[in-house]
Amino acid sequence: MVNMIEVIENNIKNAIEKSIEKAIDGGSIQIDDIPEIIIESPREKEHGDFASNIAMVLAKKARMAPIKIAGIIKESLYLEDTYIDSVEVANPGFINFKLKNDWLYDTLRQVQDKGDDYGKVNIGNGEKVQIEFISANPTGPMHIGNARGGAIGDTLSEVLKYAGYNVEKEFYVNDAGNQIAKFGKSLEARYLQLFGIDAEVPEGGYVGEDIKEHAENFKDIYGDKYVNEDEDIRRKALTDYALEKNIKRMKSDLEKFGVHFDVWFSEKGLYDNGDIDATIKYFKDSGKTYENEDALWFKATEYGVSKDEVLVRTNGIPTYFTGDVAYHRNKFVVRKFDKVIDIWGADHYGHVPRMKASMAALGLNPDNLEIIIMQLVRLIRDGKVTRMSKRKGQSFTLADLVDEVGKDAARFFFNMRSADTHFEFDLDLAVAKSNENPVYYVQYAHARICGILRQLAEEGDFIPKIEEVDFSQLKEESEIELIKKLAYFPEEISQSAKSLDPSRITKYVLELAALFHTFYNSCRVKGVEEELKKSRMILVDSTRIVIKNCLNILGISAPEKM
RNA sequence: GUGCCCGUAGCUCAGUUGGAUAGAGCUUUUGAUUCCGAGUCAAACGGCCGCAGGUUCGAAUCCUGUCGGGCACACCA
Repeated sequence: MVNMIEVIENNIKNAIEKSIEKAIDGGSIQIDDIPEIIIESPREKEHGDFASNIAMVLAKKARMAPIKIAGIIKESLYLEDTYIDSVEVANPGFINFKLKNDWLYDTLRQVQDKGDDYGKVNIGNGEKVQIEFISANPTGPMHIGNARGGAIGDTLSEVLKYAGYNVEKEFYVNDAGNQIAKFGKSLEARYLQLFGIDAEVPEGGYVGEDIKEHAENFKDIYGDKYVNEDEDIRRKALTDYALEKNIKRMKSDLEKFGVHFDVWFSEKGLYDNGDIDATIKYFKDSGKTYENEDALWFKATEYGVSKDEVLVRTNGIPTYFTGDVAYHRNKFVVRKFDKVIDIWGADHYGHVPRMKASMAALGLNPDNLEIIIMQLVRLIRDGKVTRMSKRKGQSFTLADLVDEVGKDAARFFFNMRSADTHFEFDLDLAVAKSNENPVYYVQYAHARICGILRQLAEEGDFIPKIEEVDFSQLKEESEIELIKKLAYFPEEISQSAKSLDPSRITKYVLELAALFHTFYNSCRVKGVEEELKKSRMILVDSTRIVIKNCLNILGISAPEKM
């Protein structure tokens, strides 16, 4: 649970703050209060390891030239017992800090000491977080958009666990409501058609091949038993049968994709256990509703939403919105999650403000509901955009994707870009040129390290004990840059968790792998002087650990041989 | 019409939440292995950060406007 970067930044912040206080007391700087001190790591190496712009920020308030303020701060900086080696002032007023290499050597000690746990930070404090994603309709197979949601959701969950949250992953099964009714009617039509009965799939129903298959399989089991049954009974039998099959299929497809849910939550269950009625009653009792044309409306406009929302239709059936409000009430009120994260496709964007409004109406803090809107995936095949329509049954499914490009490549790909970017998945590229996929670049780095260590072990050279290593041997630029990157891993987890953006980890591990390859080409591990070899073995092994931790978070295998 | 996302090298995208000379990968060109895994590395080429204003010491980043692409605005989910 140590974040070296955070420790150093706080050290520098404190030193600067004390220095400024001293300057204020001494009258050399005249300001009322000290603003937040920001420490950054400069792009240019000549600018040191860390830098602060505080002098420029203070310039106006203090009515002094920034360069002069920087000089004053530098003069009374207290640097004992820190990693700071030297301080320089640069135009127009930056204060640049150069560190002793000890901070890097201590980083290696930490990586070795923590192993699988290196990178873990505690910003979550064990807070109970629920993350809900995919939640695809169980009326057909999952499509490629669901795959993106799955990869992002699953990886974000792991990031949050690393960041100290108590995470529960959930899939909301829409097994009730209008779509299911249409699903049942579509199945019924296909079933009756098998007996030569002139039945039509309803307007807006499901016309995919999978519906026909369900009907045929159903017929194989039950024959004509349901042909002359009451239609409600017939539809229910067909729906129950097909839903079970579909959900089973989704679970096994997700298993192959490496996504595992802690809870599969049934929408129907909300009707059965009274949560829906309780929610409607709560809204009614608290005066948040009115009736219009026999429908029950929620006064969403009182919460800043542009229009009111229907809770119960004229036909007496609650809307999807009502179900979702009851569902979220269940998350917060019944199951007591501190924080809830939903990952939705951009086509659900319009749903966000009314959900937030309903949380407020329930007396809950809308800020505890975080909604990640994921831009839709466009599928490119033969250089053309292919449209996906689940109802027409012609979509490229999640299962197809895993079969064609593999779990590792698919998960890596989806996590290369943040959720809010439009994403084009070029199948031809991913399939035909899968060897060029960056996932191999990272996995290769891992396998390469394992290869080196394997060979050394065969020659009797094992990873040395930390106490026996003289880290000051490590001073080549490629070594320093690599260790620096390792030092940033916990900070990367922290940033990734705070911004709810798992793609940072993918970008990080790519850069880490690149730095390793650079190191490999300029420095040797085998065949160099003993002390240097020992310290490089630690460096290489530490790199292996961090790459592996990243790949674990991403849900991607870390092969020892390729 | 209203709201949201995107616009950065020929292509795909980063850009540490306002910092110093805007970076990778692919493509093209050139080079590197008697030695730990060449699925690798090094270098070169490549830019009006969509456009126009504004905010300030400082803008790809924030604000306003504008153009282009995508998505959403149901008694659907």
